[in-house]
Amino acid sequence: MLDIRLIREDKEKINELLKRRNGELSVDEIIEIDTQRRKIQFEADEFRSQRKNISQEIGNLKKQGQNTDHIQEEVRQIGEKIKELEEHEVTLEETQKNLLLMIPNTPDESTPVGSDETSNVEIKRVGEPVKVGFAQKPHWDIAAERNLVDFERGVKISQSRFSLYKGKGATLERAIINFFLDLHINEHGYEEILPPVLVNSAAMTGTGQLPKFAQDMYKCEDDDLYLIPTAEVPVTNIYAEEILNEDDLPYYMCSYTPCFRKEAGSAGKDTRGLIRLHQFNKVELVKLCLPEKSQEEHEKLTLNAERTLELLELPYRRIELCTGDIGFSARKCYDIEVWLPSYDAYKEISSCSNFGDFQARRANIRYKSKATGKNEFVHTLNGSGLAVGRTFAAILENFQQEDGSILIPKVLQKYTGFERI
RNA sequence: GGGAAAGUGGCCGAGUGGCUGAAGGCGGCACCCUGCUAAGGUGUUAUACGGGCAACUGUAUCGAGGGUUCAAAUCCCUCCUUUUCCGCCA
Repeated sequence: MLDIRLIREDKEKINELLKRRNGELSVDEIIEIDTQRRKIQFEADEFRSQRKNISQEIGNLKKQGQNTDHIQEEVRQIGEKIKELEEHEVTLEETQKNLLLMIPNTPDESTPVGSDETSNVEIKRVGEPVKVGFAQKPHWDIAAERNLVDFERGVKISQSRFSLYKGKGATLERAIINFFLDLHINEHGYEEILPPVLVNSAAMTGTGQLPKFAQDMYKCEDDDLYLIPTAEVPVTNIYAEEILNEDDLPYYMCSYTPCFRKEAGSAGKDTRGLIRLHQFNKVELVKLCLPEKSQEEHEKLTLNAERTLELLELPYRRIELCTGDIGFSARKCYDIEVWLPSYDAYKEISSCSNFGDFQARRANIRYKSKATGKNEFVHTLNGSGLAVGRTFAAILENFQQEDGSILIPKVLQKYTGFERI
């Protein structure tokens, strides 16, 4: 959520930044509502003040045994006016809030400007895609042949785009999860969190999935509960509505969860294999930090995610998303892409974003600032560290051998208990 | 799932219709005092949204939302949460 005061102060600037994103975005309507709202609030406050004073006076008069009927009638009429104004006030407040919740974050000044992914900027490339002397198979063929994933039966017991890991496939998936967690916890200083995977609408609103992206999520119809699309949602919201100690910041949190996405509108894309499923595993990194530190923390978080690929010896690159491609809540975002031979391309495996105070304002996560003595919003960040299913696919494809077997990356072997599949 | 009790400021805790944004205590902060590793004294100490160049000022907030009333922390209704008894269960 953007700061209404900033919008009021410099509407042109905000509009200009929003225009860098795709679509027609403007805060003009919000400004109008806000102006009306303040006018009504002022009027209502005046009347409430009157009522308060006169009511007190009635109390005093009654104690003296005086008749107060005509004054009571007067206040009753003021009360009716207040009720009327309050209804208007509430409507305007809700309208303004709803509009604000639908406005995406303003991109950071450093975010490259562009309308779609063609304007994304490659930042770096690490590792060389291996050139092998045999025909490489896509991971879905490898996984099926080696009985690691049962795509058909996953669909049978659920729906299309759900899959079922088996045997060494399941072990490998679990090994990857544990490797990621141990690395981030023991070497990068994150605290492990194992959160609920069903969360309420307040949490979903806090991180920005609601109200705009309701159609992308699985909802439990009988309850105010949604399956999380990412651990970002429960973990970022842990400290919602709280005031944190400045000394306790930054918070580094790391969380494995399954993730659930309807991915409405993605039909036809990545239809085979493990790349785009309705349920997948992910280890997520989340940080809450001081505003002045968020840029630095963003770089560090991205390096933490990249380190997983370096240790797994998987070739990757980092790109910076342009203004037309960054997510709704983000002001700056790096994607990490892993080399996938079946795609003959790099494929997104992590997305590391700095949200500034956008989510903190929605979720009301603040800290007591020593400098100002006031409560200020923290900055929030997160990034995948990493998507597990895509890592699984990348390992199968990049580590396949000519005889059809798959070598397990060295760092994973102590987690799998085997060196080859 | 059923019954009972409870939800007040950073914490503890008073407060059953008006003078309560809220006593008192703890904690925090500031200053004062005292020659002794600490104690004492005084003051101060919530948040949000408005108005004002500013000093300052208005309103709201006692779990949430409604209602009654001239007036609600206080009365009524609904919901949520916590504790507890029963049931069920991993």
